[in-house]
Amino acid sequence: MSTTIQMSEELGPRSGWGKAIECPMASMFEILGTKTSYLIMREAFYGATRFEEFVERTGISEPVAAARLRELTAEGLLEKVPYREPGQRTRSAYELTEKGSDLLPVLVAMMRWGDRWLFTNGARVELTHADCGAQVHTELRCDAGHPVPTDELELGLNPRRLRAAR
Amino acid sequence: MSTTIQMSEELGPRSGWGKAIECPMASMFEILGTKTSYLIMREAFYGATRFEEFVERTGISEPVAAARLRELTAEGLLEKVPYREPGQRTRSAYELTEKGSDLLPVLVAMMRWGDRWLFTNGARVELTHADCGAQVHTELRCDAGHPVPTDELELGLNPRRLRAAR
DNA sequence: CGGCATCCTTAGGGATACTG
DNA sequence: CAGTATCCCTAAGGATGCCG
Repeated sequence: MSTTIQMSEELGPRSGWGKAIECPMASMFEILGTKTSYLIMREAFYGATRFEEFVERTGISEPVAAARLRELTAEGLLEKVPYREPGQRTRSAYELTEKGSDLLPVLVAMMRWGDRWLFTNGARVELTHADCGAQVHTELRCDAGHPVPTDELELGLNPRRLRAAR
Repeated sequence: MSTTIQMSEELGPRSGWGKAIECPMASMFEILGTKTSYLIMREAFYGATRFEEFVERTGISEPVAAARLRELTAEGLLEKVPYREPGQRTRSAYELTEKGSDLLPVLVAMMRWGDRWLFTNGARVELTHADCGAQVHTELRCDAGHPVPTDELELGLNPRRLRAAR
């Protein structure tokens, strides 16, 4: 079984790709490059919204939590929403935006990998499909709906894609 | 549309989950916690095997590349395979193991996210299904084969799962 | 409760020079 | 070519204390 991806012509080793083309993954690290930012996002998915929830549940220190929340908010992954419980003063909640929510496949893929390779028998968190109770995983599929095994995955470059009309 | 995951009873905010249970994601960061380790893995998927390929294509310095390759090899994501071209001396290649290959969904999910949210129009790397030419993405599915939208995803805890007979 | 300021320690990573 | 050794700088993160 082939483990590496098929590479199309224009993206060979000598195309200088590492420097010329920006990698979406590398760019993503400018936003989500630290462990703590992932932990914060994880808790956001688990339902944390209040500052202290993030701090307690991730175990990271307040200053760092504050910094991450500020950055993630600035990047548009979280949104600061003021709310007020009856009789209480106004508080702040951090809620996932669409951009933030869209990270779910990344986190799920990470969890599944950790589950599979790092916890062969111990305690684990389960992700299940509420409707049928089966385990949830991530799967590679093409936009035509086919499952895509590794050896049918091809890497190519699309330097000047036309912008969709709007 | 709900952005957070349904949480089952035993995993409420006050269950002390952050400390008591090890998160597969957090554990994964002990292995893949730095940007450079992802860059190395990315290049491994792109087909890099030689030390210098990794260095050139990721742009990271030799000492750091060496350290990452050593760590990733120790963790079993890469494998050091000696090879010899006819008439040449023996050299070392770093090849993806199954454990390493299995990270593909994580990387693809990251790329797609970066593509979608960080490069709305610029140059991009394409991942296509070789058989039909359509774009490839990651999808949440349950083991029964249903696509799983966010609001049907449920988080639960399985503290003492029986080990599969073997 | 929801943070920010300050200080300090450690980890990550680059540059350069050298070796089998 | 495939690294290693050394040195140094910066970024990440914890502890503590303060503030609206």
